[in-house]
Amino acid sequence: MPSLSIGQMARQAGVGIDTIRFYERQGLLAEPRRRTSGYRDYPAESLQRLRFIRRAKALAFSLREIRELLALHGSSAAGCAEAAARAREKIAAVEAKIRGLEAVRAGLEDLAAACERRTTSERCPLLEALLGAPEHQERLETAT
Amino acid sequence: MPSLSIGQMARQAGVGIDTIRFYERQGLLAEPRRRTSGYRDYPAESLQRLRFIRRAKALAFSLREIRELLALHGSSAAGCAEAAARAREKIAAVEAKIRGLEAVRAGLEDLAAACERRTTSERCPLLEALLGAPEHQERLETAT
DNA sequence: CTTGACCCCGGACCATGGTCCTGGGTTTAT
DNA sequence: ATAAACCCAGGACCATGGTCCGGGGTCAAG
Repeated sequence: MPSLSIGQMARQAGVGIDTIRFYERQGLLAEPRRRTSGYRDYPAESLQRLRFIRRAKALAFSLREIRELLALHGSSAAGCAEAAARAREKIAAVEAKIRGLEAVRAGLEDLAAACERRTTSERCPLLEALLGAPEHQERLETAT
Repeated sequence: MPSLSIGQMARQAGVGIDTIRFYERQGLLAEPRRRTSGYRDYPAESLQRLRFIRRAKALAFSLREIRELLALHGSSAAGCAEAAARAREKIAAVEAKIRGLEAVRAGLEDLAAACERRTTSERCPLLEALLGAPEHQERLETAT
């Protein structure tokens, strides 16, 4: 089992050294054993764990959630069902976020279109809507 | 034109008093005139502006962007085209974010489904994928 | 005329996810 | 043996968007 310095960990996981120490402080990575010099000395396992963190982050898990996911990893048996449940929750949260953004997109689309359609004399529909002119209010209702 | 105290502004816009002062510090709301007591004294206009800020925030504009949008509001003529352009940019950004989240959703969906399908002896696919087992890697590729 | 609600300012603090800096000691390659 | 590259700890700092606190002054009702 080859051991790794913090710098090797960092390079192999594509993160900064400071990030690794940050994760350690946050309880995402266990404190590794030290060489006599005080240098951190990581087992290959830790690299897996670090990559786990990065991948989970790519899947929009927060560090807090990743910490929970990692805790699950110990209890393998029931762990999988638990992990799947977390994933399902996360899916629901992501879907809610998507729906919110779609409402935003529709609201903006509507306003941009109105702006592009307007006659020269008319006031700017986007700005009017934001300012609260009643005749443009309904464009925002859907997005809020 | 009735004037408003900061508390009335806050109540009528549904924000906290501190938030209004924060917006003032951030240059989103002009410094209002003061009563002899030093109390802020807002024209009704300011309430419109405050609501503008809130609505724009609901449309996923950052405070920085809202500041720019408000600056546009002075120059009405070219302002509308500018505002529409900003809205278009914002739409593109929002769409990109939606696409990213959809990839995330697909990745999680795939993993959760694999977890729910697994036989008792098999290891947890979600955890395996995050830990980097090669046979599960492809599930994550799409999401990253 | 007092009490409670309101307001002032300046600065501290929150969460999130890091990044950078300083002033040292260590390792490694030449 | 010496220079480059690496590592240490601790703390400051970044952006975002606020929120809270303390020690005051002010305003309105009873």
